[in-house]
Amino acid sequence: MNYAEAKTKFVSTWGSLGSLWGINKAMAQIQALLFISTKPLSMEDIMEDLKISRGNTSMNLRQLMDWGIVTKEIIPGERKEYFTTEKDVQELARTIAKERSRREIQPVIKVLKDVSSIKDDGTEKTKELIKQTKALHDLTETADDMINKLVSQKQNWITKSLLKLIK
Amino acid sequence: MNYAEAKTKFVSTWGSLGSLWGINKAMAQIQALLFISTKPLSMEDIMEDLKISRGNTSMNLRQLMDWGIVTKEIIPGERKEYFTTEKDVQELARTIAKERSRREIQPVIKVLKDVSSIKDDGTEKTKELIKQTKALHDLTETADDMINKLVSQKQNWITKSLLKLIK
DNA sequence: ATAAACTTTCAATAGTTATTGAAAGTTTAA
DNA sequence: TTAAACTTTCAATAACTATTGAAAGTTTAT
Repeated sequence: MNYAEAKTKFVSTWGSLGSLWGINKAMAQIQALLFISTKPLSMEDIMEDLKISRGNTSMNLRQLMDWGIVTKEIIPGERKEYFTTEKDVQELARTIAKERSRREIQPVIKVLKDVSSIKDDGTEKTKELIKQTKALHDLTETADDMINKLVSQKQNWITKSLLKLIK
Repeated sequence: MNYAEAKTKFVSTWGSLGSLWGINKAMAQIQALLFISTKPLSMEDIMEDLKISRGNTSMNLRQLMDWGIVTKEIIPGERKEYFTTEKDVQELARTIAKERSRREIQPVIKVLKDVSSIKDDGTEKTKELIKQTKALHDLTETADDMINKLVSQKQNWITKSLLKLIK
């Protein structure tokens, strides 16, 4: 496998993986491309490399900026805008975890809390609804907490030692 | 909020959340319905409650069984098949985590490993590709490991004490 | 103030994924 | 063995999501 093959494989795999971390294909591919690029890329560069339209590129870059994963780079003397992504995987993971928590997990936790707080009318089905949604609420909250705590560690040593501890 | 409202809210929220854990809406809704039901439900019951077709119900129940989340229940004297889901949230989380790891994360780890193992030809861009995909490989592997280890704990105490430890 | 260089927007359309429903298949009871 | 009760399959289609491309908008240099 040479450079070009490896690059294509990485970009397309990361792209189709997008769904796993909740973003679309083009968005994930743009991020992947920037992630392995040695220098900031322009919209033109991205369009050409991924063979996607200008509009698509523009919209997805915007979304990546909303997520806080990609930033505009102004290169002196250049008219075009250039883009870079966060290069540190730890920081990247932290940003993604925080955003997903905020956008998706928190709202669900709220619904679970509301549903599990309905008045117990004494019927079996109500008791079951309360019991099960409460269990789900606790689990979701704990998992969300753990992910955020782990991912927020500036250093990696604690994560590694925890991993050993629970092996 | 009364029982019926709470139930609907839970089922539809859990349904739209499906994407978060990688399954489709109908599948997630069926699972949610079974999760709060006090007794096994027939295909008929599910179709009526969720207002979805027979075919859809059949296919999604099958998928839930493939995931190992839902099981057929045979009720003596009854001709119909009945279904139940795993009621213990810990066990549910364990099953889902294992399946997602196997179906989605493992293949990505493999690609990252392959890509980061290409021959270093000394160019800057090759060095960057290797460096970045290696970092991503390590992160993904560590995260996958941690999730599996945490979620495999039969008891919950260790998870809770870990959470305290890293707060 | 003008126009070239560039970016954004958004209606149209392509592409993908989910859902239906009816025919085919299976199981059970008599 | 027959037929009723039930489940599965799958081609057709509906619903949803992503992408295009050209017009509108913005910025910069002169």
